Amino acid sequence: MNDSRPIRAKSGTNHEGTSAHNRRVMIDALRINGALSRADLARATRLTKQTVSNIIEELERDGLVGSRDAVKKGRGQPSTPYGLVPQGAFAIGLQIDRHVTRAVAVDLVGSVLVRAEAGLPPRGPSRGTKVILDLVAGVRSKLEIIARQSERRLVGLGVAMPGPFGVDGSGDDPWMMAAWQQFPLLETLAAGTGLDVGLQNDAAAAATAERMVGAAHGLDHAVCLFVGYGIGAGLILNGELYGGANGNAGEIGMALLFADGKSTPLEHRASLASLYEHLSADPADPALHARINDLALRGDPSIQAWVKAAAVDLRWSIHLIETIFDPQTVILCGSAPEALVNSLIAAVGPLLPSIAERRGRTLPRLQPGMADPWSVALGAAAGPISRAFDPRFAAILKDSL
Amino acid sequence: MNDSRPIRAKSGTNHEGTSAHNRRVMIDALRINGALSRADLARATRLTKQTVSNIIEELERDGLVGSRDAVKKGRGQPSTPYGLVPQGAFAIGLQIDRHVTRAVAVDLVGSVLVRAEAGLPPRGPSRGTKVILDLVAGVRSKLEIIARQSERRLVGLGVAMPGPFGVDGSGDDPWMMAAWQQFPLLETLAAGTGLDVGLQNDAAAAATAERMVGAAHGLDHAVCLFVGYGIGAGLILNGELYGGANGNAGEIGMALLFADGKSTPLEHRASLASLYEHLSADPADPALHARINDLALRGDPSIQAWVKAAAVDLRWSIHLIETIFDPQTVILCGSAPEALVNSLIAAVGPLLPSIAERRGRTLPRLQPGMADPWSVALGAAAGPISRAFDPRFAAILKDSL
DNA sequence: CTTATTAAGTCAAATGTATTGACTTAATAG
DNA sequence: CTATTAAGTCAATACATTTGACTTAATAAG
Repeated sequence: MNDSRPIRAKSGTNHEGTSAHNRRVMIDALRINGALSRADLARATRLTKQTVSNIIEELERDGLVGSRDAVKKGRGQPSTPYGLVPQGAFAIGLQIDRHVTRAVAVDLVGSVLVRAEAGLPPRGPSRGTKVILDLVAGVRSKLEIIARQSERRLVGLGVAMPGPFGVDGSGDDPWMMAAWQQFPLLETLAAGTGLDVGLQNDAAAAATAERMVGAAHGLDHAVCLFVGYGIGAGLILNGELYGGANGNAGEIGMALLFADGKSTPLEHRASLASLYEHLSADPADPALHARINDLALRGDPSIQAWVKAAAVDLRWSIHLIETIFDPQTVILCGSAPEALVNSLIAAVGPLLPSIAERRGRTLPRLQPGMADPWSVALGAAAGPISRAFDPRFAAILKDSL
Repeated sequence: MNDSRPIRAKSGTNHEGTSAHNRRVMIDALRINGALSRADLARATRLTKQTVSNIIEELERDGLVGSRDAVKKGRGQPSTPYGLVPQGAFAIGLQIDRHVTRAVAVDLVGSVLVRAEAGLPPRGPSRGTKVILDLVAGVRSKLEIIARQSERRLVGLGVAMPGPFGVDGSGDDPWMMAAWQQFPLLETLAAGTGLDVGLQNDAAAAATAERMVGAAHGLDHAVCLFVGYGIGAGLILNGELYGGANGNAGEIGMALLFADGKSTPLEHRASLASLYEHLSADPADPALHARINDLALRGDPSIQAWVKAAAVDLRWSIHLIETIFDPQTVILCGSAPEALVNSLIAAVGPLLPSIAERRGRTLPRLQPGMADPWSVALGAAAGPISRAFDPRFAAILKDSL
């Protein structure tokens, strides 16, 4: 009679969950609106003045918020706005790419304080791990010099690398990512740094960055179409990054397209990888990024031809994203050179008709996002900040400890 | 200096939010696992035995749960399992389709107690409203006869109709849905019934039904691919139905496919609408559903040809859904005749390779869901039940009242 | 210049829920 | 028959928000 099938249930909550949520809501409000008075916060969050006062006092003790100069606006006692203190928290972001790894340190408001980059030796984790740990250690010590006490306020290490994760077969990038997939990376990094470690794919990281400091700031429904070596979509749904059942949601670049009687993944047609092939360029060449940016700026015909072809696929991808997600806006971003992304954005219009064409739109259907080799590392770093401070359902639950 | 730009913030929560969440978690646990003892509930929800006792007592007072026979399992005091009481709550679901409207009454566990159907006169809401209100009134009075006191326990009226909602242009179905889109339907129904009214598109409704009583029961990440007159995807993400920024998420049928030099929406190629056209059948013919079911069962060659062609597009849709959402499973369901859906499921395999191919899968990539003309109405009714009793982020917030 | 009004923010007590730890009940194992 | 184990209750406590009165500090109006 021992039927010990596991009982599945969501976790309950208690006072601490309530309090944690309210703290996060407060921080979120300050992040979206800038400095606000306690009275404003009370109105916006529907909490009482007293509760807001208590929480603000606590956040101030914790060094997360600080008061600004009082403002007199009309009758009544002048209000004292409170704003986020950038030095209230820090996080390290780590991008692991095919030939290179980048680490950044960011603060509570998402400003990048330290950057560092290193080449990744071939043969994957066996030698790469040391390079990465050294890189992170270097960033941490530089951060500690710039921002005293930052070690104490480090909320985590966010890692971003190309997905998908945990999928059968090695995928289509034999260079090295498959080796990293096998390796217990998160455990190794956690052990090597003593930090909480989280993982995202690079498109998700880009979306996390856009939400903290970019075009998706303050939006609850946005999709970032990320053009890098591959193509992915970072999904902001209900104000949170959506990862799917296994963290692989948004791997749109692996979508198979059928044309001319054969099937091809989207990212073989419109990603940087496809451009490199089109140009017969060596992806490992460190000067390539700048050269492509240059060519794109000058209107190089070979680049233009690729842009024109890629724009067709991206236009369709945007249409599909709008149709499936019904977001407030789509953001086109990438680790591709900025001039190239700008060319793509210019070439991708006019957009295809979709359900996004509705009365009373306030945001453009398509917005440019970051196009910067560092944006993925920034997003990686934004991950732990978001997990620690943004309002989310999981944060009220008792097992989120 | 009067900068009265609105302040945007998420809502805070308080003790009642906590309590509401814990009640919902309790109900959810009983729905997923069947009857459980207080001790089991305490372990599963991570609440204390005492808290669970308090909440169970309250839920029992409210008539939502009831005790079952004590079970002796090993040492210790026998446990008393508590389970949901079906008569604890009721909801009415209303499907508004092109030529027909259906209403059902369901109870807390999603059993259909009453069904009623009526033809919809042409010219849209002007005359249709009365038909609908009469239909709902009829269902309510029949329900009251079957289940005494049900009126008092009616949590709402859920409406399902084809989307998309609020989009420019009339869409591609001139028959009548455009007229319904203009009309203040929800307000009219709320006024005419005195009930809380909610709206979903039909694919979302189907997903809601699958989650309450079907293949998505207990799943937090599932996508229902719904084949009806049109095609849509009902998205269960993080345990909640996802509607997007405007309730139009999942309108995958409107995705444009490019082939043979022209673009065609998916649902012009693979929906019932396309089958009707293929057969030169009149969609308004009430006998059509049964006839198609019959033909499909008998292996009619014309049907088989359509199935074969549609399966290609559906196979690709499933691949796309897996690639973009990374769900635990995809469910193929529809208002199409059951035999037809079964043919489609048979013809759609083998599935395309995707990130869904991973080590340690427990659920099939594709599962059959409901294929029943009443499933949308059932899902419509499941909507209010879910909103009232399922755990969700919005339910803890102060503005969810 | 004085007073009324308005709004921000504080204080202390009250309220609502979950928690704690001791206790009771009731079964099985040995 | 007794020890052990587990379910469930009781009473007191802890925690976070709420309530309503109060204080502070500004502008508007006469």
